[in-house]
Amino acid sequence: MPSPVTTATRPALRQRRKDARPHELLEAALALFVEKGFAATRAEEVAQRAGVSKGTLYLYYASKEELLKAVIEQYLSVRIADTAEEVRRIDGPMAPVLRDMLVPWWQQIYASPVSGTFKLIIAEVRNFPEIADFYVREVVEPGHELVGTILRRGIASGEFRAVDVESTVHSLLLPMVMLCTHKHALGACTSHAIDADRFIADHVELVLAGLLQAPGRSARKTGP
Amino acid sequence: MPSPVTTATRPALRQRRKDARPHELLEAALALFVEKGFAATRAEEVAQRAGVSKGTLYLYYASKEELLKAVIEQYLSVRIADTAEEVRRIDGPMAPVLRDMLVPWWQQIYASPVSGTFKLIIAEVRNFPEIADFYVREVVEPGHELVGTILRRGIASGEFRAVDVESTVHSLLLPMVMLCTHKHALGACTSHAIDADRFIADHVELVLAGLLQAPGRSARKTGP
DNA sequence: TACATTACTGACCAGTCAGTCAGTAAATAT
DNA sequence: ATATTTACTGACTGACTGGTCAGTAATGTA
Repeated sequence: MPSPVTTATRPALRQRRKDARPHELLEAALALFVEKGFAATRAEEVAQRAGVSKGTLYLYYASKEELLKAVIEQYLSVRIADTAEEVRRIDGPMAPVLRDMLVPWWQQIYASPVSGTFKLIIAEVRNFPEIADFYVREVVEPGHELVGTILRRGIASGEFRAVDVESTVHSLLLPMVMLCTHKHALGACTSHAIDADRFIADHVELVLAGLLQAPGRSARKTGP
Repeated sequence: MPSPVTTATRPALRQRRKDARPHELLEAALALFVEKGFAATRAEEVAQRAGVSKGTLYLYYASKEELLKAVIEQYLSVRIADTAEEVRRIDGPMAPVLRDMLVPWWQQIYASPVSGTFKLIIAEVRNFPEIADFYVREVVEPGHELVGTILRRGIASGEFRAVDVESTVHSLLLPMVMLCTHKHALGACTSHAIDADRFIADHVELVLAGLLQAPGRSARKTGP
């Protein structure tokens, strides 16, 4: 990706960059909505951060609410599409799948701006019910289905104990979502940071330790 | 002392109930701030829900922001004080402590309005840094200290494996916080609800399965 | 160069809301 | 009863902001 906004290099010059505007506006909107909340973010701030005037913002998005929806769709739809692909290729024992796919996936999400969408959705779903539908259909259900399938296959093959799948899906995913949320909430205020990469790996390992059958326990992947 | 006539029974009557106002205002404010967000909640709504006029609200709280701070202090300080008491009486093996104390504690929190404070803090800390300090000092640190101590004692006695304490504290607490947050976010929008009581118990059990030493097996260390 | 097109601007408007305060009425004192 | 105190009210205001649109300037075309 090229450097985001060219206002730094040619600040006072008025430019026509129709193609770049939507992306820049969404990026600015995500950052500000996550930082200040939707209601507390002024439309003009978003425009300014994207290097355009308020009028231009409304040229691309019909209202502030449409902008919010566009932000969420953009940042989540892209990510979901990418992941749905990888999922189908899963095969073999399930523990390495969790360790080698789930862990880096969440580490990547955490590091990227996408991690902010969770806080945004948490804060705003109740004000925008259509977003709830979209989010459940596009994110929650595919995500649960994916992890649930992994767990069910592990249980069926005898690799995992016969735990409650629904609860265990939550045990795996809720901390990840909370971690991302934390990054943009308390984590942005205090110096006392969580070592996210380590926690993600440790947490999956801990859950695996609780999942794996005691007798035929598979070794960790960290080399022979 | 005025007779305890509720607004429900005699709604149109103007009453003087100085003692009851603060509590009623905080209760109304918590509900609305959690539901709609701080910025999107009008001061008059809070007053109306508490059964008073806007002027009365400002008689008790100097500003909307002061009201927010009062809500958080009220609902968290009370809870923290109660818990700090119980903590000191812990003794014996640690697994029953997690099972019999942590589980019902979170089940109670989840069921009560206090569960809403997490969403509120997540959404608003970045706009009100003083709240971050307060929350870290009064809630995050005592909570971590408590669970961390439990884990360290379990590890020291050989009851638990030598896991990374910091990560495991997060593994235990983040899902609980996320669960409470979810209740007031997506959970309030979709019919697809989480069985919270069951999940809380199952999750602690799953973590315990990962923590407890299997008889005749040496402890595995996680981390570098 | 002159003309046409359109991405972009920012002053403006209409609506909203936090916070105020002069006034009202419930309780209390005399 | 009457006076005094004070909890309470709600119309009002000043400031702010979502959204508009007439105008401006960059680009394309001949």
